[in-house]
Amino acid sequence: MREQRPRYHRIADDLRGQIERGELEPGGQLPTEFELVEQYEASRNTVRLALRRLTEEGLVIAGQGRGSFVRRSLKPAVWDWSVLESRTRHTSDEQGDQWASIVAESGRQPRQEVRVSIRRPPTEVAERLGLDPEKDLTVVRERIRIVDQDPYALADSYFPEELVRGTPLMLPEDVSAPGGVLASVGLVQARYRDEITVRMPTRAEVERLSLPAATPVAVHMRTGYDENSRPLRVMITILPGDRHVIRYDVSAE
Amino acid sequence: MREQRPRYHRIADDLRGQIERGELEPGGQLPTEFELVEQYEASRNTVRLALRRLTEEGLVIAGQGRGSFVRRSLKPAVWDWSVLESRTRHTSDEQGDQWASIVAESGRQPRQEVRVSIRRPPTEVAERLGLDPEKDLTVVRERIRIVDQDPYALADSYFPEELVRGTPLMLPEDVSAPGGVLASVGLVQARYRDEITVRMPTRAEVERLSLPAATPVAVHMRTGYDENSRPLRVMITILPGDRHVIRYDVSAE
DNA sequence: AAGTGGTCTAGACCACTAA
DNA sequence: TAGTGGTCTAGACCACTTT
Repeated sequence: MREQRPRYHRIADDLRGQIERGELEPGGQLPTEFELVEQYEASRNTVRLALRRLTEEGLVIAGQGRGSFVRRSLKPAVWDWSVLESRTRHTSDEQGDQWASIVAESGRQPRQEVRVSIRRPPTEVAERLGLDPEKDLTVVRERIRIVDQDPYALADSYFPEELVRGTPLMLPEDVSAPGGVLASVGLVQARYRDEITVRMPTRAEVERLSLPAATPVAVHMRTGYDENSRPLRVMITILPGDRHVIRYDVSAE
Repeated sequence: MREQRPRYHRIADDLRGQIERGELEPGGQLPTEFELVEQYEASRNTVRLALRRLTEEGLVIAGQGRGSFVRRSLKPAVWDWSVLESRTRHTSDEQGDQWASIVAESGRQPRQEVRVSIRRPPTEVAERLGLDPEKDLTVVRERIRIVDQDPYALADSYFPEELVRGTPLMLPEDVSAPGGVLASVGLVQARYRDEITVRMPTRAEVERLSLPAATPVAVHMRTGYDENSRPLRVMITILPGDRHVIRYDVSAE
């Protein structure tokens, strides 16, 4: 015997179908909650459960006082991570320039804010840098990448303090040296290891990136090594899923 | 003048704090809804809003009739995508073997189910294969990767039909040829392009992978080309965020 | 059988947006 | 000012798990 699905599931299914079939267009307004109450002969709370379900799927976005709308997908920024810093056009602060040019191509204004501090590393960073999280220090460059006033990604770099002590890296300026930040202090990255994970954003990330509901993030963690496999840096980039594609080109040679 | 946060936000903040400080341990049970109603002097719906908020953040998981629990993070499977198929240990069906050995190392039973069909490609696949989505056909190998009865990932491969017509690729068996599936039909992949995006799973994916609430997925799309940059295959892997790490090793040489 | 979370109702007032 | 979604209450019954 098959009992029926809950009423708010059926309402959500019905609306989802309308969205997927294009009867409700991206950016278009859904019926108001009051109208849905009448259409489906359900209580307002039940209707709200259905709408919440769609919101969690990332299909709908609601605004107090405005209404509920079919979420439109942003044209994502494609970010190519397969290039080694030492081989790029030699103008950038770790991908910063690549990112800036991608953004500029679409006629928008890229910008980034940098904050530098000296801190004990979080455990996942300490592990990768081979440091003692209790005793060793790291220089942290926290950046927020902004497009036309809108925050787009967070990028935090961690350097072992002893490697960069007294260098320009410790200044809160936007360092743009030929060959990247590390080259500017005489360090050469020969190898990277990238680790990508996916999760829901923390409250802090939701606020700093002003993320809409149900927007997951990719966490891109890049550990850079010199030619002797000594770790030089960990860079952690938080990329909201609704506006980014991570790309790698891998070739046989 | 600063008005106060909604009550269910404050309840959620309080519980989140307890989780983050370890006062509520991973896997441990939260107070029941009835107890929370008494503790915070709020209605049950308000308490449920707070719990839902934590559930959406992936911190809490609830089971009907059982209670609510602090979600424990799974030890994720690390999946290295930087190796070219032609250079792997020559035993595998596109990473299948690598995946199987990762899983087997932790003492678990990997398995995969394969289904083969011939279909018109979805537009994103057609684009990458240089096909006409209205006229051309693709051979589709849909696989579901399973660990100890639990589904772990979905991996669908699309091949231009004319390239693989009449080959073993069209049989619904688990093809394990030296050098991979494509080599078995005389095709050599010289280059890959990987594109990784992040989104919430569709309803269908939630069911096929039996995903807990608030689990985002990574979509890993690999397009393989031969030495003349002719596209040979698109493989789309759906990786639930709570059980996977995507890794790339990139070196200067 | 008891206890848990899941569904649903009917209503109230508030905060925000747009006309 | 009217209309929208956001918060909150108080209560009911159901479905599932555990004992």
